[in-house]
Amino acid sequence: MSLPHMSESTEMYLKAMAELGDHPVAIARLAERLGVTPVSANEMMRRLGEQGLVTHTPYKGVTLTEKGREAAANVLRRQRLWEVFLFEHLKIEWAKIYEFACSLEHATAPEVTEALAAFLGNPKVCPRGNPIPDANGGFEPLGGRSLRETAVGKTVRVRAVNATATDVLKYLQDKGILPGQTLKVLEAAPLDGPLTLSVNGKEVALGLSMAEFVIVE
Amino acid sequence: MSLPHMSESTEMYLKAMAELGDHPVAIARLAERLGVTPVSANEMMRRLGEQGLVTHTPYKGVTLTEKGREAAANVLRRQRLWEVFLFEHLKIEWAKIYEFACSLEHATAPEVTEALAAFLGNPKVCPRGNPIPDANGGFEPLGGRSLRETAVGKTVRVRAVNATATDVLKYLQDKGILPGQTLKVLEAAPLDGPLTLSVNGKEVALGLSMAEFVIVE
DNA sequence: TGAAATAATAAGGTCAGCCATAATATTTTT
DNA sequence: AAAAATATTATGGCTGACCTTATTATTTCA
Ligand SMILES: [Mn+2]
Ligand SMILES: [Mn+2]
Ligand SMILES: [Mn+2]
Ligand SMILES: [Mn+2]
Repeated sequence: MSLPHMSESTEMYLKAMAELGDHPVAIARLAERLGVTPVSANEMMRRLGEQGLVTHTPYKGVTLTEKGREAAANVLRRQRLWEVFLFEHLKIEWAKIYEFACSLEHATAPEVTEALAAFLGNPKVCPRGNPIPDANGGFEPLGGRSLRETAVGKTVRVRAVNATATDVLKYLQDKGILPGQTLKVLEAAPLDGPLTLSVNGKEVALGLSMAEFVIVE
Repeated sequence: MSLPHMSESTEMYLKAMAELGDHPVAIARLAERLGVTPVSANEMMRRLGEQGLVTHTPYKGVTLTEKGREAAANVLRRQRLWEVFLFEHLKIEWAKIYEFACSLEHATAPEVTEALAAFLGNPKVCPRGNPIPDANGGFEPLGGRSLRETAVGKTVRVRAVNATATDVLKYLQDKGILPGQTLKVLEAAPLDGPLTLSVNGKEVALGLSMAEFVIVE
């Protein structure tokens, strides 16, 4: 057992696919998220296909195989355990934990992962509100809907924040849009314009692409 | 400030040089320690020379510049802080902490390093007995002599273990040769033969190359 | 001092993971 | 049904960090 160790690049592609939710992921979206040209992402998908980690249906998108899904879940497990450690124990700013954990995740042996999980008390969720897969890749998919699709006038509670870019996380942090926060959608501007929210008594403007990353219930 | 981020490979060469003690390091020894051919190590030394991290005097060896020394100290700082965390908090077996920390060290941002140091209570020494450089690269070089040079009949205390290979560390761990342990040199076989030690009332054979890694006082 | 050992250089390759540019193929829109 | 937009594939290149196989330089040892 124990795979011949995947490269950081491979792990990031798999994780990105898992983060981009259920299924067929357009290679262009992957490329965008990973900061790589579509041609490069295509090449990489060919390699991952040869390794049996993904299947690519041209013009439809790319899907994780079971093997790929397990590997991705394991990366997410490491990522989110480190997020817990960085936030709860090292007291690192919420907006930065994703980025720091994203480096550590690739440098973490299975034995360290499990010892870390035990040290942290086997948490089920990370500070961004996302579930932490168990050691076997088991996963309870996050319920809730995107704030983007929330009707004007509704009051909702933030369950998770799916953003990964530090500057986006920083903006959300500054505006108080964190897991557990209750907020109200005051207005949705036309033409895909921003939402206006009420958060902690303050009005906050939030573009739709950012709102998409905020999962509410 | 803040260097454009060094590759893992670069950091490992610098760290190996620092670990190989003070001065001109033979490129062949470096190559050996890093598991690389002498030709490859030579190439790498040329690159590091171009970056101002080392100076190479042909047929004499290679030396860290001040810039290289600082970078190396910083890698050692990260390495040894992680060793403390893995050993004291995650309860990972002593013989394995070097290897695991050796992965994490390259994935640790300065802000994480300092938060980790604070979390650990700014330890001055790692579980292998080596000093932890401070945030500015300050270093109190480890005193003591190698067990290899210890006269027969002497009783000494282990101050540090400089080995890095997991199997070597495992052997020393199994024989109880850990920092703080008191032991006596019973015999030194001729022709570079092994030492016979008394450790905790047991006789232990230790080859000279292993004995070299054991620093005593 | 000459031979043997060791170190350094030169030359040519490999491999992963990127890039750009250009040619096709497919889907979407008008 | 064309035209426009998007996706895919084909080529050719690049860089870092490795490797092997010479060749040359220096040091060490007999
Ligand atoms: Mn990552
Ligand atoms: Mn390392
Ligand atoms: Mn070449
Ligand atoms: Mn090619």
